[in-house]
Amino acid sequence: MKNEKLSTKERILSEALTLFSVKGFSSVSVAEIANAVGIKAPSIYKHYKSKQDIFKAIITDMDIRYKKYTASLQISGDEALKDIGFFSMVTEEKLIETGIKLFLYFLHDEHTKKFRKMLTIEQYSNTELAALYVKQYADEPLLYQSSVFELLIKEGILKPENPKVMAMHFYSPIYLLLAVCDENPGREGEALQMIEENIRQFIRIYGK
Amino acid sequence: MKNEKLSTKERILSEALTLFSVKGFSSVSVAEIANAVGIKAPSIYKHYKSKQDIFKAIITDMDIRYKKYTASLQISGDEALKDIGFFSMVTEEKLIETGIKLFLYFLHDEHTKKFRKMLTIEQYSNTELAALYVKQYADEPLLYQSSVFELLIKEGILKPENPKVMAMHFYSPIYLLLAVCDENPGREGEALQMIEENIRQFIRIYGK
DNA sequence: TCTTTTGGCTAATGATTATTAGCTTACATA
DNA sequence: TATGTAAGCTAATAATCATTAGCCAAAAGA
Repeated sequence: MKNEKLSTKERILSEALTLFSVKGFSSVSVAEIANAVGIKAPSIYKHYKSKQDIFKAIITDMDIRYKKYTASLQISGDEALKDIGFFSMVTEEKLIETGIKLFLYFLHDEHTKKFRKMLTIEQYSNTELAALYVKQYADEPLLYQSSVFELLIKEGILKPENPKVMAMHFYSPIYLLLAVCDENPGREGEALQMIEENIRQFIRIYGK
Repeated sequence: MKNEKLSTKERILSEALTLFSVKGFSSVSVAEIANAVGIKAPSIYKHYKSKQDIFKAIITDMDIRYKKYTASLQISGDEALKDIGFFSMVTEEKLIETGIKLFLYFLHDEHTKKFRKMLTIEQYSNTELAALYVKQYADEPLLYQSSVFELLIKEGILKPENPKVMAMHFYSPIYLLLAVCDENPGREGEALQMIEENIRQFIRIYGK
């Protein structure tokens, strides 16, 4: 149906992730994955040695994607820091754009979204995945935002309040609204408006 | 082992919830539940007509508990509103206590915690549960906090900013830190400190 | 062109599953 | 005391599951 260009091996991964992200690993049968790909169950084993193996491949794949994603942030971050124009870019509209882009990326990027849902389901039965979940959706975004705000405080653009708390005020509403919108696409507009108001208030409060 | 006073029927519910909250409904076998209770699988059917039936009973049970919980909030809320001493109670320390109590209730109350984890796992495969999740952990807490802040604004205790955004700044960090601590009990202290700092900053910012 | 590899298939296996049938025992009630 | 019911048990059933064996055709490589 979709992804005509992908190899069978890749399509297995893709369809498996789609199914795992809704029903969870153990509720999805190999036959179901095969059916979604358009082959029979035993053919799956020509590509992966077990169902677990498919799962591991998904994790590995997402690990690579995530490293690429954070690397791209790091680069544009570093460049931005060196860029003289950076601080002038920290306007209200730019900050709103940043927040909304982050939100929409997490919400609409097919792979990220499915992977996040799968992690959400599997986190309680797998210690490694629990750690990965907290790292990707709490610790790292907070750390990143925190370091940005710390810089803006040093530059006298924001008031000298605790940057970690500021990161909480900026990021945690986005995290919560993600959970709201995941299964309620109809509430996306409302969420976007909330994020915008949130950031305007953020600047009114913390801006100088 | 525990709950010596509960009937078998109640113990089935309790042990099933414990298992569902870790592995999810479909990954838990009836034999597993029976084993946790200390009986054999077929005996389960003397108390519930199917595995689904156990699940429904858990939902119904939690519905009742939740109604009791919100009713208790409503009463103490109304009383508080009428109470002349209420507004003088809105000190920094009292607000911190409120936030920390909310956090610790969600984090440590055995039933709430297990039910929340189960909802988290099952939300993507069950529309009803998805709605319940958003209602209990996003919409209603935000609505409640929002109405409290609205009142405090009218009374001139807080600055006239958007109370919905204020509720976001107050509640969403608690929601996020819950996800962090659920599978990392070691980080509870850090989270409590974060909540405290968050509320202190909240008051510094919004207080008059 | 010949041969090997790739990737599909059907059929089979053995484990696990939810659930039912039917037996037994203890207790509650008549 | 007699009897019915509640709640346990073992054994059985039928479905579903992951996985393996082994066959076949087409594509790739020699």
